[in-house]
Amino acid sequence: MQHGTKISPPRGRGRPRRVDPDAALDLALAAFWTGGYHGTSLDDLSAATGMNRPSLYATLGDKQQIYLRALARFAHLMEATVGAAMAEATSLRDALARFYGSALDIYQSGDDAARGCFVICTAAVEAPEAPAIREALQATLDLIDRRLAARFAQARDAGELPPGVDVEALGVLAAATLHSLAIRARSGASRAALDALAAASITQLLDPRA
Amino acid sequence: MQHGTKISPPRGRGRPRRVDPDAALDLALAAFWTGGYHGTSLDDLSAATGMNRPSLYATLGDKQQIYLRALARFAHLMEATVGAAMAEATSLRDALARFYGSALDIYQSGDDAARGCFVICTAAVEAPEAPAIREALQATLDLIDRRLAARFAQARDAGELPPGVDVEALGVLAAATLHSLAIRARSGASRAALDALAAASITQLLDPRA
DNA sequence: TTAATTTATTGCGAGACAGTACAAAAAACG
DNA sequence: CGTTTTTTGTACTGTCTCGCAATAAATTAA
Repeated sequence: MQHGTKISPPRGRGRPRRVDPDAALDLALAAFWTGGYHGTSLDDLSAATGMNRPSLYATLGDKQQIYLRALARFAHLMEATVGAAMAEATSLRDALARFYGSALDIYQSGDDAARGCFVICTAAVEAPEAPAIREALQATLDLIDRRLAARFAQARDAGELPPGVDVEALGVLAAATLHSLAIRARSGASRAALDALAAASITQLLDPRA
Repeated sequence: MQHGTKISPPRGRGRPRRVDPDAALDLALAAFWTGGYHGTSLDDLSAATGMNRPSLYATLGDKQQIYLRALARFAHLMEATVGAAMAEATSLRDALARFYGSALDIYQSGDDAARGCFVICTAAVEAPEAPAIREALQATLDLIDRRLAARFAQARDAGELPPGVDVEALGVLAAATLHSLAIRARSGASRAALDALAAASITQLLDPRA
């Protein structure tokens, strides 16, 4: 879960921090991921991060700010992990398999129960009454659509797909399968069932039937 | 939202109820639909239904029981509405169009913002920490898969699909699109965008590409 | 050593939360 | 008319909730 980009600069003066803010955000993310926004209290966050409430507040802001930061961090992490997996692929089919597979690895992580996608499964419920969260959710869904469409466009340009194919539509369809995987994983579906859905989606997207 | 099957028998003795329990459940459902489980307080439910807290508790049980009843009621209502829409269809393509269309009518209902699917969008977040809710979610997802598979089997038997087609896989894929529509609707996607995804899904499921 | 600076800790306060006791109210029964 | 039965309304209990103020502690710079 560590993430190398944001370094914590050594502060010249005062008392040193007991816990690194980046690490604290990752721990807060894990707590929100399991319990959702309203299901996770500041005391829960405090216990999870090891920071007491005032430090948490001073470092990461109020509850909604912490949650929004966690959403952004998860999206960034997800993009990096899944992007790296797809980068190793040699074909569109392989790329999609790695895409779904690496996403499922994340969705099914968790000590007790699988937690699905943090953004899709916990931000959706807050969307109607929290505009900031709704916008973050929208942005992430849009990003997924565009990333997938770009990959389909790349395959089209490489001759793996016919020239006139609607890459945006393919991207949205592939994203739809991802959304379903996120929900099903959190509902407790087996890895075999999820892999089967991913495989069926790939077949559907790539194989012209007779 | 009214539902004619459950009649409220006239009670012989004591003080008459001020609000019908079935109507109260529908109103509680609407409140939970917008706010989610943890985002909706008993005071909210009390205000929404017009019943004060003790009456609510006596009539529908504690908070989780009310929520579980609402989940079951929504699934039942959804099944009836969508099933009726599909029953009027003359072809598989038409049936799928009516399936997605009638679901979207429900998903986009709501005074302010669209609320998506009550079960998918609000039960998912509770799944890891509330086994009863997780099981209800599982059961609903499973029901959707089976209903769709049955419709594909019907089309296969009618000669609309090749005999060897994997109807279960098609059902799960069609359900995946529904899940995505549920999430996207709650995130604020336009009806046009949702209709486009539904249409692309139907094309994908039915049209062999060249 | 002293001052300055930053964080940690304790604990407060106003309100929300789920659930329940108790008595008044409104109907049917005898 | 009185009793019984059921629901309503009010009030209450602990507990949790978020956010913040006041104070103590730890470190560096002068």
